[in-house]
Amino acid sequence: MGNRHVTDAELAVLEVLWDLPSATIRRITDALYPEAGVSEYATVQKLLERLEVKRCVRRDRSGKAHRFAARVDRGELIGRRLNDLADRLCGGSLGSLLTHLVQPSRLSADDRARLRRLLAKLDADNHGDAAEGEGRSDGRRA
Amino acid sequence: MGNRHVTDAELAVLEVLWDLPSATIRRITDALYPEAGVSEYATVQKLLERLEVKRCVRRDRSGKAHRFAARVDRGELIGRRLNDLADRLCGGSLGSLLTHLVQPSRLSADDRARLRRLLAKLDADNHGDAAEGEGRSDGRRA
DNA sequence: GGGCATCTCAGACGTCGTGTCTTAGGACCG
DNA sequence: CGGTCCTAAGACACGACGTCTGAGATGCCC
Repeated sequence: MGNRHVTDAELAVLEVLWDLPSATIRRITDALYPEAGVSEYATVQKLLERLEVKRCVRRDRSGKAHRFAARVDRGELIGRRLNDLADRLCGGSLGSLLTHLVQPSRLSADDRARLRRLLAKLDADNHGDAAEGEGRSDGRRA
Repeated sequence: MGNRHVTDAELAVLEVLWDLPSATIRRITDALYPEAGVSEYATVQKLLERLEVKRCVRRDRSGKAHRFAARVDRGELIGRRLNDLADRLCGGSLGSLLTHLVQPSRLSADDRARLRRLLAKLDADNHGDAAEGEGRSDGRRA
């Protein structure tokens, strides 16, 4: 529960955070709205509040102005969405997703080459066994 | 434009349609709600109406009871979502999506094997060159 | 101290998407 | 005629999203 979808506006905030080790609301607001007023500030504040609930940012309350830092990187976000997609449309199988993604006219030769390289490295790393590598990052519960 | 997101309830309707060449509202409603009343019927009706707007079903108005047929298959739906995802999170690059999808602990050895086979076939079909291999099976534009 | 700026916190909106449901009206069939 | 089945139009509640306002605490500077 609570693992809800990250919104466009929230994503914009995250993008800023991905470029900074940590930042105050003001900093983020300035980055997002060059002509920021009181309301924009509050908007970013609310966005950060919701992102915190969604476990996407960490809030440091020690100073007067709280400092925020991203708690998920782009890759993890993508992973969540991909899982969601697989759950809804592919019976939960990431593999089936791949099947649909890897199709003529969808991937360039470059993409295919990249994919092949990725795959090779993957197999090299833990070659041979097929065990589910569960248990790290991403603690999704049913 | 107007190519909006397909909803969970709408997806359920589509799933039924994917098993049938075409069907009436009643047929779909019966499949979806075993104990269907008037309101469920109307719900399915509304869902189909919205699916038609989204160009996901075709409606045949010739008979008294309209007949509906799926206009997109599961693969195409997945493709749309994948493109969406890539647009929002990967600057539009499907390839980058792959990069994040193909990761340890995300794909089983089986998945990897399947992927490799897929890739091989793809390269075999139009091997060597890097041009966009348009023209078969799936007429997706853009 | 008084005034000002800055921050947090709580919550109110308005809007839109979604799923559900009601009602009115037309066609058909016994 | 009286049911039964269909379409069409739209009302409705609910929740998510983005925005914005106001109150209250705290620090800083003259």
